[in-house]
Amino acid sequence: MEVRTRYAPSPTGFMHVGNLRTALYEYLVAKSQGGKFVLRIEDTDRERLVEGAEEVIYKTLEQVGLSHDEGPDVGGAYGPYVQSQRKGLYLPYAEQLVREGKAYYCFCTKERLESLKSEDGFAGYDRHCRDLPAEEVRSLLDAGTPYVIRQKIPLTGSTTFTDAVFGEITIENKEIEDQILIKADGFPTYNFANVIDDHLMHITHVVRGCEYLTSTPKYNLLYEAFGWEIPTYVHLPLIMGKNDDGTVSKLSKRHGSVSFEGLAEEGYLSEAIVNYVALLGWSPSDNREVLSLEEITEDFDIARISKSPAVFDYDKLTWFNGEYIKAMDAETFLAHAAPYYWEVFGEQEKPAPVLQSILQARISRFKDIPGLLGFFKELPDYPAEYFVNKKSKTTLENSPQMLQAAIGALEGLDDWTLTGIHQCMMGLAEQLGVKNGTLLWPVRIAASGTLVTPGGAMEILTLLGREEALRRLRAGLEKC
RNA sequence: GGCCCGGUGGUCAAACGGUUAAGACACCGCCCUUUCACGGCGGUAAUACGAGUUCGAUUCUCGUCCGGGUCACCA
Repeated sequence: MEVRTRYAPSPTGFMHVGNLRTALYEYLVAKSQGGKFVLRIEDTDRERLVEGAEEVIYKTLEQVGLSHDEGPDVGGAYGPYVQSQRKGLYLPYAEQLVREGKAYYCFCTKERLESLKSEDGFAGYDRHCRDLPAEEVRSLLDAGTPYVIRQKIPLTGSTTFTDAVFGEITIENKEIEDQILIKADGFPTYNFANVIDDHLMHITHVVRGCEYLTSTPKYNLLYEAFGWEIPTYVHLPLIMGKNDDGTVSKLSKRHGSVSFEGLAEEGYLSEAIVNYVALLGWSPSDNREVLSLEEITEDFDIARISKSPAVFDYDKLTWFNGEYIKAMDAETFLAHAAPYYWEVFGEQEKPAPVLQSILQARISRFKDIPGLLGFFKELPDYPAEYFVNKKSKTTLENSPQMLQAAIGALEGLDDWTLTGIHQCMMGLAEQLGVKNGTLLWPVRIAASGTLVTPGGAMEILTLLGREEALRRLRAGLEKC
């Protein structure tokens, strides 16, 4: 039988990395077995509708490469794929259950429900309407009393199911509430719509976060009530965030950027995000870590999904990002970097190729570029001590000599290119009988006014251009 | 609090009864080098605890502890 999974997000306007990870694993479970991945929008909560949120979902899925085979935008044999457009579909199923005595009308007001809560806020519904006499139900209905439809959960016994990653799980039925199937507004609840839609859409594998683990019996009781086949459950370990006090909890806003959009804004590439997130809760069969979506798909196996929660580590994500940047070809790198170059060098200035050579191996996020290049725009005010460097054997005494010599040599240089400057400087060092560092350290300091720079003295001189470079060297000479 | 799940270095993780308990990130050191970075080499660091089962437990069972999740007319 063909494997079919579904990603069923609510249109909230952004994609939390937890949701992204779920979507990714849904995709992987399906695609690793040659199955279909479907997208279904769950918008039954009409009070929380967000404008344009659906588009965000399409855009994000496309950006990360999780293309769906069926969905609101691409169609499919089991549409519509938006729950609000399926509204009329659910009530008859609930009514069928009522007729069969597996569900019932409940007329309790929210106020009454509220009054049922114990001090600790944990007590649930008391099944007040479960056994209302048929005549009373009818007259209340006829009177137009607002109602919800609740599922009758067995009062005794237990429900057991097998999860593909967590194994066998048993829950006592008395722990389960008579859950609401249809809300007072006529819309189905998430749980109910989920079951109906998953069945109607022939979903074979339900992949979701393990916060649903304990509510799974409710789902199964529904499948059983309808006599439908229960799908394979694949519950995923949670993604956690580290709190300031060292504890961890479910990843949320207070842990930093936790939406795909937020991470992208922070300068993370979608390939890096996908790669990293895939490894949160799953590991490949070998030691590889930098993997494309295709490679992950090929190696993916439900059996290798982990049970324990994983802490989201921005450092490791950053490392992945750096790996992807280093692997870029010149053209792609330039396309990403250009906007940041312009921030420093002004609009439309054509970035010199040297820039790539000094930046690509050095940055892990493109947004770091302006910070690294800041000294090009304006020479910082730096202390004379910068000229002193033990390893390069530079002092306040020899630095002026080196600068003087460099200025002299550079003034007579016609070919102001990296190779030209390189030849000039290396020749000069040899001529002076000093190690390269002794000559180049003061030059780099004077040219940049910065202790740590991307690229060496010669790259910086090249980028600065003859006039500005010489101006800075002379200024440096006066400093020491 | 009830119920459910989990527990290998700081983090992600491999090892699914027998290994000197991998690897990666982070951190530290060395090398390379005109600084930093990249790259190369090396290092610090882990099976929560206690019982069992077994010739042998990271691995199986139980208890304790710790962590997390869940208990909505939200999804």
